[in-house]
Parts: sequence; structure tokens; C-alpha cells
Amino acid sequence: MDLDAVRTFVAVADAGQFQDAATALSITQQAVSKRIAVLEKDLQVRLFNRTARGAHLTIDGQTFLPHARELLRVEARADASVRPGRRALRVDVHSRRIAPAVLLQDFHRAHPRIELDVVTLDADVHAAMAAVEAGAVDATFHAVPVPARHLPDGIRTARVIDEHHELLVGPRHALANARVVTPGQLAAHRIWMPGMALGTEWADYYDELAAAFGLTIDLVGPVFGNEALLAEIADSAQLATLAGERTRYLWPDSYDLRRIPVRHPAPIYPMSLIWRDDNPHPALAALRDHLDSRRVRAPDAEVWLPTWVS
Amino acid sequence: MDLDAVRTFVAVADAGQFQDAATALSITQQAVSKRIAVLEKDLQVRLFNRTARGAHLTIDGQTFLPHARELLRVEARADASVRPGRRALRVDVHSRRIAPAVLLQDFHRAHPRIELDVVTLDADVHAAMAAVEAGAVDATFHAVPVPARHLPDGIRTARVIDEHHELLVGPRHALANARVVTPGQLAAHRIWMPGMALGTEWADYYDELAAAFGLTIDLVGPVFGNEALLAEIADSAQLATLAGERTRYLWPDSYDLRRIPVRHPAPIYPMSLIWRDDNPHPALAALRDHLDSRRVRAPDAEVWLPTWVS
DNA sequence: TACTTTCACAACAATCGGTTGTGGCTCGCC
DNA sequence: GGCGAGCCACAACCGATTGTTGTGAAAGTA
Repeated sequence: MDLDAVRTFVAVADAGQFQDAATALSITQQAVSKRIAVLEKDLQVRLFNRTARGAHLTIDGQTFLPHARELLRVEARADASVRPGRRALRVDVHSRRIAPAVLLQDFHRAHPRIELDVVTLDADVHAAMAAVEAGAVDATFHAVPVPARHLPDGIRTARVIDEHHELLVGPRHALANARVVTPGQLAAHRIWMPGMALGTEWADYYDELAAAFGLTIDLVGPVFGNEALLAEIADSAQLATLAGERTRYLWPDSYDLRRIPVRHPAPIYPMSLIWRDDNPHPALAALRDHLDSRRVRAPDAEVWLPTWVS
Repeated sequence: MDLDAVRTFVAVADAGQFQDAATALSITQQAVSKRIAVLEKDLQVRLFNRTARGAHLTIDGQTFLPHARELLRVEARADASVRPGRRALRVDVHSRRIAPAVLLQDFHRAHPRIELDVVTLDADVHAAMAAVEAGAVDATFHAVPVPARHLPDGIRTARVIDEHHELLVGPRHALANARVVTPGQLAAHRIWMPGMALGTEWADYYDELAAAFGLTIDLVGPVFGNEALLAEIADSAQLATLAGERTRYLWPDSYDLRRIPVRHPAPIYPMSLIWRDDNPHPALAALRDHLDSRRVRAPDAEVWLPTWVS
């Protein structure tokens, strides 16, 4: 099926005659006639009744018309999804479960008309930044463990998310009924975070956090996935894990997991939006405004930040 | 945008390399290469990274892929909507508010996989029957005011709907609080049914009904549409109208309209399904089965039927 | 009847889209 | 490091497609 023929079909259906449709499409009436004839032959169905006063849809044409329009709509969306200068704002969130994804969803609710393309590059800061630099994505969310002056030329960052932490424990854990926990209290317990890839900015952060408060954070061990991790924690009196406050977790009620805020001080995982200064995408400015407006700053005295925060 | 190119794009994305996609599409690798190149030029975006071990999607390709699949899905549906032998069962319901439409919706719920195309031909029995004969629609619902032996050759009918009536009145009407009304009781009141086109089988039916029970049924008068009719009736102490039991009406609560069954005897508007005997569409048999199973027959003693019912 | 407007058919030219043939590149193997 | 295998791209060629112009039949209108 030829989309130009479909477009022509819709034009004729709208115009009511071949000649006007031809004018609208800047081709000759004969070309329109041919295209429709080919489409009809293709579908093995007559789409128009031709009269001396124009063409009107047959019952098959009426049936086909909404499908034809849908086809053109989908084509336009497909085109707009990638065409440079017109495509949706493409933002890398690193993982669809963590705060950036939640904030993007929030942004989408606030601006439903803005086309968004949420991707996960599965890359660390540096690779993601390279993707931004190359224009593969318009923006990415990451902790930026280097001072702004060391960033590549033309790359800009803004700290937009101060993510607090929660301890995730099962009902038999010693801290299961705590309303909040302090980092100091955690020193006595084992924190288990398998799959937190070594050498990434996340591992750096948790290393420094562990050192600062004398914590035992296990980053190694086989990674069976998130569902397995939750099941183990639900079942264990010793195991606990740390999660971002806005990280999305789902578990069965029977797990009876508790999310306990970590405070006094509250360790903060600072994430920045990273984008190219010369990116003219209008939705990018809207996203930055939105993130600014949703930013909540905790008083400095009550938080702990890694040393590399500029 | 060329759908063959889109199809090729999806094939390559699935296969992971041009050669295999070419084999799957029964064309040469060079043709695949050309199609993808044209598509990329068209979209002004690179869709694949070519390596010596195949081709994998760029980020733009990843973004485009779901749109491409959607495009092909919609194309398939558009094609299936009209292609003879594969198209959806096309049924004329005369009006989307009356019992046939309700029953078709019921059928759709019972068989969600069967593709249905519900149309309104805006034609009387004879024109609708001609449409069935010509194959424009697979079936139509109508009262058939002629004996079966007078039907065109190859046309079959089955009485599938015995529609009861309700009186529709406003709260100030004399019958507003009746639980049921008899046709005899209605003789004292004015029944208003504007828009019931003269010369159709509906008008014939209501003419005969009026004669049988001495009713005053107004079929004439300006037709301002259904909403206007309901508003007038809600407001009037005299006006009432008759409606099929399963006819769909919507009105604001403030109208406080009452639907009062007409019984003892219950006038019945008998509608048949009309189809071509040689129509092999499998969904047609399913529809007939369904209608048969839903058919409710009232005892003959309690109903009134027009004389032309065979 | 003559005129206008509709769409379809025929002939021709340009373009498109396929094939075959070939070459450059990269990877893995010896 | 050299070499073969496998991948994709480019070029030449050729038939099919798709547009154009010119023309004609049919039907409504003055």
C-alpha cells in the first residue's frame, strides 16, 4: 500500500472530486485518477463512485477512510519522532525506576502536549555526556563528579535533583519499626546493593558514604534482578538496602517491606541535568523550568553531600 | 515515507543484519541497502550503525522502531478493513441508538476478536436490502413488511428482535407515575413522534398500531432532533413519545423522564436480520447464532403484532 | 442542442527500484 | 601479520512505475 495513494484518497474524499484534490496536491487530475485506480486495484475494492459532478465514497471507501486518516497520522508521528528539528525531546533517565524518570513523568503530566522520548542509554556519566555532546540525546540525568570547569566545551549542567534515601527492610529486621534512621545507626547493619556497577558514579558515591559513616555496603555479589533482591530482603532479618526516596518499587503485600527515611544528616545523591548549551529545542527550556520549580532544597546543616559536589 | 522501506527497516532491526533481512524479504542485500539508505535520507537521520558483523540500531533507530511497527499494524488493519474475503463483518443498524446497535455491541462484547464494522446506511428496508444484495453490506436489521416468498432470490431473513415499547413522559404527565400502561390507555393521550419518516416501514407500523387501538400518533411536525424532543417532553404535561425498550436515550437528571413499559398486550416491533444466502463470511454465522441465543419470545397471547408479519 | 465539467485512456518521458558485479572494511583465525 | 569470510556500499544496467500532455466519452446544465 502506497502512502501517497492513501494521501490522495483522503484528499479526494475531502474535496469530493478528483480535480480539486489534484490542485491541492499540485499534480494533474490524471495522476490522481491513476493513483486511485492503483489503490483500488491493490485493495480489490472500488473506493469512489464517479459521476459527472465529482466522486463520492462507496461504502468500502467510507470504511477505509478512517483507517486512511489513522495511517497518515501515524506516519506523521513516526516522521516527527526522529526528524531533526522536529523530533520529541529525547531524555536519558539512566533507569526508568529512579527519580529522573519520576520527574519526567511529572513533567509530562504538567505539559501533556510536549512530545517526550524517554530513553535509557545504560551508560555512565561520561558515556551519557558524550551522547549529549554528539546530539544523540538532548539531555541526561546524572550525578556529575567533576567541577563545571572540567566539563567539555558547550556542555552545561544544573543540579536539579537532591535525592534523599530510604532504608528498605523486611518485617523481621531490627530497624523494621523505626520511624527514621540516622546514617550512624546503619553502621551496625549490613547494606546490600548488588548490581551497583563498580567504577560508576554510583559506586563512588556509596563508597564515600560508607567511609564517612563507617557503613558496610556490599556492592558485589550475583545480580538476580530487583524482584529477587526484594524477595530476599523481605525474608531476611539482616539484609537491608538503600533506595532513592522517589525510586519506584513494587512488591506483594505479603512482603511487608518498610521504607524508612535516612536523616540527621540526610545523605543526598545530587543529580544534574546535562545538556548542550546550543540545543535550541524549545521543550528543553520547558523541562529546565519545570525541574527548577520542583527543586526542594534541604538546609545544608541537615544533609550530607559527597565531597565532589561543586 | 515508503511503507516497503519501513517494512524493510523493521526486518533489518529484527534480523540484526541486512543480508538476513534481504533473504526474509526475498530481495537482494543491495536492494535492502538502497531502501534503508533512501529511508535514512528521507528522515535525515541515520537509523543503523553498520559494522562488519551486521547492523544495529542507532538511538534514532530505536526511537523510530515502535513507530514503524505501529505503522505496519495500522496498514494491516486498513487493508483488512476493506479487502474482500478478509474484511470485517459489515452490518447496517439503521440507527446507532436502537436495539440492533445495542445487540451488536453485545455481540462485540461476547466475541471481541471478531472485527465488526457497524454502519448506518440511512436507507429503508428496500434500499438496505438492495445494498445486501449488491454485497455493499453483509447484513442489515429491518422490519420486513413482505412475505418471505416475495423476497429477492438469494436473500434470507430471520426474525431476531421482538422489540417492546416504552412510553417516555415527563414528570407532569398524567401517566408519569404509572408502572405500566396498556395501549388502550394511550388512546386518551397524544403520542408525538416527529421525524418518523413517512413511507418507511416504521411509519407503516405506527399507522397500523394507531388504527388498532385508536391512538393519536403525530408523525409530522418540524424535526429538531432528539435532544429537543426530550426537552419538550420533559417540560410538557401532555406530550409523550414511544420508544423501543432497548433504545438508548440520555438526558439530564433534571428532566426526570419516565420510561413506562407498554403491555397487555405489548405491541412488538419485529425486526429481522437480512443477509445473502451465499455470503460465506464466518462472522455472519457467529452473529446469527448470537442473535438466536439472545432472542426472547413473549407468549403470543400477550403481544400485538402488525398484520404483515409472516 | 451546445456547452461545461467530470473522469478515464493513450502515448511518451523521467524517475524509481530492482538486479548483477565489484570493492572496501573489519573481524577472527592461523 | 597475512588472509579468508562475511558484511555493507557503490556503479552500471534495465524494466516497471509514475508522472505529464493530449484527447475522448458521459452526464448534467443553459
